[in-house]
Amino acid sequence: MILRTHYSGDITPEKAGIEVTLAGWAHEIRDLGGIAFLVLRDREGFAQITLLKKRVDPKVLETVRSISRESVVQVRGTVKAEPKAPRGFEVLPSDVKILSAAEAPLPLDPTEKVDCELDTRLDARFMDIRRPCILAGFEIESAVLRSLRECFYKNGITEVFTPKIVAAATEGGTDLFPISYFEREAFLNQSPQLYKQMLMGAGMDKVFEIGPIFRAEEHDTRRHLNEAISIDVEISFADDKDVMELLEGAVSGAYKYVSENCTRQLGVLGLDLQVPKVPFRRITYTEALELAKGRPGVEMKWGDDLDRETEKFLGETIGEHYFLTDWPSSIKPYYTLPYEDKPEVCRGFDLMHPRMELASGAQRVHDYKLLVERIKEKCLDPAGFEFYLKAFRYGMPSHSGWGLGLSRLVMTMLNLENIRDAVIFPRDRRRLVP
RNA sequence: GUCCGGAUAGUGUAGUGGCCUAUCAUGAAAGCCUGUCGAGCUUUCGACCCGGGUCCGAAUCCCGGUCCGGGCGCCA
Repeated sequence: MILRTHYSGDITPEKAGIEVTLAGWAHEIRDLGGIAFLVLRDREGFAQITLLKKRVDPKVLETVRSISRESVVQVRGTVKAEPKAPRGFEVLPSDVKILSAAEAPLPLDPTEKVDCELDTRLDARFMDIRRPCILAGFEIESAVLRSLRECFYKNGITEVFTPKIVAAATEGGTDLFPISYFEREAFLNQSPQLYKQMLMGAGMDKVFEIGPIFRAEEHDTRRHLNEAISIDVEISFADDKDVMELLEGAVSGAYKYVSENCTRQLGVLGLDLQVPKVPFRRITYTEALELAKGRPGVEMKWGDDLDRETEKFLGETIGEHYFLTDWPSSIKPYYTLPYEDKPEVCRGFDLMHPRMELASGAQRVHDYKLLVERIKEKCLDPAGFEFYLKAFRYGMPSHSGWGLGLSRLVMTMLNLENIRDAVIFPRDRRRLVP
């Protein structure tokens, strides 16, 4: 049996006279002597419970006076329209129960009268999320996921799961976390890339996966984590331009969905969300280098990966979402398809927000011989890729896809300073708990 | 990994060698108060990251450690 009849958000002054049962947390108790107020908080907001000493049952008043902040309480009472109350109503209680008393002192202050550092907040994340502005962010993240899934379903894309425990660090590059797998060593997967490509060979035609990826990199910045949620898509018989269109539609669609369906949460965050217009600007890698020449400082050579300074400069110059396309083949992974007439340039692209990279994708190499060649060029051993390469020998359609970082999408959408703010229980270089 | 900065009540802070028996806010405890909405007022409680050193004297200076923040690198 559900212990509440209404959320705070369900009550309005027009509901005056009805009996309600609310359940939530004791946000604040203000005892003025002859009158006392209990502010009850649930996920939708606040409701004021008013106790007039002369009119309320003395036992109820005594209970309320004994409530410690952040205890879980259940309140049964009658709604009364009251212009003096916040939101124009208050609840006159007939019964108040303490379901779970909170200890004091609290590890942080959910009423936000005192600031709190990120580290302290993450140590007591369960209490941090009781703060409406934090909760609102995660509710918006859920809405983003819902919007993305709907976009994928609408496009006839099948949701799949690929293994997170894998045999070997075959992709090269990124460091993987080794784990013990019975009598063998295994690794946590850094990306579903190889698996989604194999599913193209399987004839699944269009797949998406939303799941965790693990990277054992030492990176220690406000935009990197060692465990992240990746939104991966792979489409057969599509080229890089096709999947870029899908990507920009998915991203701007998520903004639109949030702006239309999360008005309360955006209000809590004080955000006026601007939906980015499609199509996003396309800039080739070579054009980006040209643009970056207009700034003082270190000059980039063609073939260098863009450094952080250049990335920031481009973001400031362009000022909105954009695609970086036509990268040098040498700095993109082996599965990225080079242009036939100009093999030093490839069909890889990055989706950029002015603050950082959000996604990267490409048209993939689907020709077995070329793929083996490319693997060798990257100084990797094709033998280690046999489970993957096998799928390319028995009929592999051309295909393209991308991977999008969920937390980076949410972080840039909500203008959060630190990616840790966009993850409920983040995993970084140092944090393994909670 | 590297460079720079930091660590003071539960939380957030002030304090650059003696005036620190350590500031302020929030909180907790007790009391007063009939319209609070960061309520107000009175009283009380609660802290210098760890180890070594310099000095008559260290929260403050030096060395080492641990932890934290920021920049960069790394990031298929």
